[in-house]
Amino acid sequence: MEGDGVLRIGELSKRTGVSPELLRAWERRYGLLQPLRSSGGLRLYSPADVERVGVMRGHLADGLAAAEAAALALRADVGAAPPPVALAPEAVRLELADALDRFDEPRAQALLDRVLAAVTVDTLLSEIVLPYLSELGDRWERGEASVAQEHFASSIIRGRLLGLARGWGQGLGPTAVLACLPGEQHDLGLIAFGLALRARGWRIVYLGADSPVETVEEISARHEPDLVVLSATSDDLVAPLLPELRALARRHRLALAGGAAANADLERAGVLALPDDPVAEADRVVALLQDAGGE
Amino acid sequence: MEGDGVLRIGELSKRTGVSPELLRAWERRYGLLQPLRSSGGLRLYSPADVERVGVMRGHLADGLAAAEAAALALRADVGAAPPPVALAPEAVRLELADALDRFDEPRAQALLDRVLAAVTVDTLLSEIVLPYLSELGDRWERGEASVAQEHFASSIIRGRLLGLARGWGQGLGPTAVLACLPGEQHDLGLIAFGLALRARGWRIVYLGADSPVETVEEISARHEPDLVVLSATSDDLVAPLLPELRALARRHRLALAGGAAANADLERAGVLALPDDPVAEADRVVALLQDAGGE
Amino acid sequence: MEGDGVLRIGELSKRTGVSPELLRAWERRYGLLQPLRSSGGLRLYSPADVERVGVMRGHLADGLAAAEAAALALRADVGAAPPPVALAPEAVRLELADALDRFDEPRAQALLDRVLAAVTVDTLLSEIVLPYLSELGDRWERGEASVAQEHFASSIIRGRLLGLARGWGQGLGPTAVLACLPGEQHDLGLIAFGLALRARGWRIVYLGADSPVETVEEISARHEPDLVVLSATSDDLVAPLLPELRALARRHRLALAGGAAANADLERAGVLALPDDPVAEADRVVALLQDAGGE
DNA sequence: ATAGGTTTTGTCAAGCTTTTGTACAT
DNA sequence: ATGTACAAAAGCTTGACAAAACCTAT
Repeated sequence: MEGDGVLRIGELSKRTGVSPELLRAWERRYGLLQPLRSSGGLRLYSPADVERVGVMRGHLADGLAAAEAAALALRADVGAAPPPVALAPEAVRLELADALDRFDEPRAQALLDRVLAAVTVDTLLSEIVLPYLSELGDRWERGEASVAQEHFASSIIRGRLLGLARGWGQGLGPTAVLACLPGEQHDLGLIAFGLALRARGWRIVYLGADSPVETVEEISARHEPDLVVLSATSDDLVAPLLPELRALARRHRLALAGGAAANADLERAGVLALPDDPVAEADRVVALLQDAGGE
Repeated sequence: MEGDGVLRIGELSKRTGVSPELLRAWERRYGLLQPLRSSGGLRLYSPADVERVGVMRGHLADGLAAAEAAALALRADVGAAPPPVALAPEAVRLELADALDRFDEPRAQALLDRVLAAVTVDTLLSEIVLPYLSELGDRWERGEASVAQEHFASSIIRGRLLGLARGWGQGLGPTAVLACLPGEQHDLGLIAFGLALRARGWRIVYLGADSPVETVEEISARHEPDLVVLSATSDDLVAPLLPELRALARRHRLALAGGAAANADLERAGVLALPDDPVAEADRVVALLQDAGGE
Repeated sequence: MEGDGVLRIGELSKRTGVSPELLRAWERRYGLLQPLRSSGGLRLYSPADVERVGVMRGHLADGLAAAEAAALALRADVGAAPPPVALAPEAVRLELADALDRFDEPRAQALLDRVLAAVTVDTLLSEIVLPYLSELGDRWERGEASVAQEHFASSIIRGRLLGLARGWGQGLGPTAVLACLPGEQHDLGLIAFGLALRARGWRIVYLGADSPVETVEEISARHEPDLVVLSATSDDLVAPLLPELRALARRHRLALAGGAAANADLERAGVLALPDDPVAEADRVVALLQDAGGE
């Protein structure tokens, strides 16, 4: 036979019924074929290439356009084994962003349903929701997202996360009390942190946005939690409360999350700073308190 | 399951053999049918309505006068779906109050689960959740409930109601945009109102607490809702926004809910006041906009 | 997202018999399709879209107007039935049964999504999934359900429950090792039991159907669980293993769940019997081991 | 039942862009 | 062999229109 089946373009053309020009166009435009080259630069095709051109022609006959037909022909042998069932996080994030940008709640919800069926809460948070939120924040700062979009998106995501949170107060694990400082309305990060802790077996008592320190005090007194977490985006909310917070820190293991987490005064008073990604911080907290021993 | 409004009057006519004019007359005269309306004002009937018209025709064929026939047809399905309420609402309310007062999330959640299994959303709202919230407000004013309790309870109830709200943006009925005025953080009543409207076939676009008027404007421009509902507990939040709100009222049918609903200035500008219980007000809105027809 | 985007509008038109203009109008007016776009902006449709257009055309042929037909076609796969009238467990159970009987996975999944948004895992299990399963078993015994239906239904429910189970090995709470005895293929009850324990803060190590006792022994030796739960529907599976099970019971706190739970021999050896509803038994286990103290 | 006005929906057109097979010059 | 060009086919968006189906009110 033809050696081990090395074809030049004319022969490939004859066997497949596709003109050489077109074969080159398909190569250039869709990367359909990636022939070896002879020393003189001639294209050298393998029998697999004949096959692939055949698949391409089949899809064309089915009515598909060239670009799509080529994409499928390529996928046919690359992905033969691993059908990419896994949803690529970036793709999901983009689609989520698109749906929310257009104020299309049903689509956003359907998307989240699909994702949740495939993925842990941790992954949902750290790969999709949290990156999306920080991206949205950036776009908002650059003036590319409107207040309306930001508002709409967070209200839907809040609803969704609270749905996942149902029953997080139940169980036997260590307990955390979670609250936003007075004046702080951004609770999404805190909810995410609660969910991450919950996934690690903790019990959550959640007070929500804009919680008076007195409230936190009262609830903590009753629950004797293993950790009290307060969240604030700006140090301005923390400063006027320093005395109360120090007092609280004397009675309970206290942590500060969000943008204002790194507060030297409080760290000196033994308050744990949780400035980063809620999921990562949840891991850190679990590790720390595990070492510290229970009770 | 079956509750959707899906047939227009022509199709209902074809399926029942009753002329559209007559169907409208029966609706006007005897209230035989109470179809949803499309945003343009078209009547939308459910499969149950086909059934009911059939019953009516049966009675007519038996020689009954139209008025009696209609009365019987109406009675027939009122009795058909008698959801037996096993749980005494007050008892549930008390138990809910007790669980939440003690910061016992698991018990509260379990209780709500049990209630939901036995009762419609309407009943849950008007017999349990709303009375509980107003009672809690009263106790709080009298100093008998702490901020902590109020905070904890609303955060759990919010999560629960938002869970029920899932999918409320989808469907066919008229659309309502719901938002709290800037500065307003109490969103529970508004969510309840949204759920009540939803149970009446409406589609909800929910913006949540503390929404800039600009946001409401933008979203309303996109969705062209049949009604925009703003919520505020205090008139102080309304006063500074009067010009914007008047402008909004010129472009959309506008309503004001919550404690600040009765604002003479705005009522003069054609803004609907919804000061009362969300479920009752939802009924009123449905009735009003039905009469008003579209636009 | 939508599987693959593969068809351009002309081809979709040919396959569905709907003109491209009309397809675009349906997209614009009702959001019926949400095709991907090529980099140049061409619409790319998936095979699922062909299906959806078919559903739409079916509704049109039934006499529905386009807006309503589209809404129904959308609802078919997005799910979220429109008015959340009530979540009466029997109603949900019936609808679930109906969807599964017809092998309509999307509807079943959508229904489960909706219920999960409104209700705790505990309630989902004890009010819906478990009753449904036992009902299915009965019907099967009476020859009213086919093997195919039984198979289809349990595979979907298993998938769903395992989805909820994701991450259940994580955490700090007491640990349970769960396994079906050799020969036992019914694992749904055991999974439900695991979920119920998980909701109570336990950590789960799940071995699944048809697990050799030796495997259980080995894993238990490694994890030192607070409880080992074996499941079997028939006593015939238990009898030949009595010696091994007694040995296992000497090394670990052991329980037997499922139809074969009440085995006098084993109870004498200190094996806990868990014959009932998984959720109730989970409660019992938690109460028992709590009293028993740590260790 | 009729009259007069509105909504809904399929279709079409104009003006412009993308895609793709083929052709030509280097 | 490569790179560029080109023109036909297929798409895209916007806007408009008219027939059919509905609405209210008299």
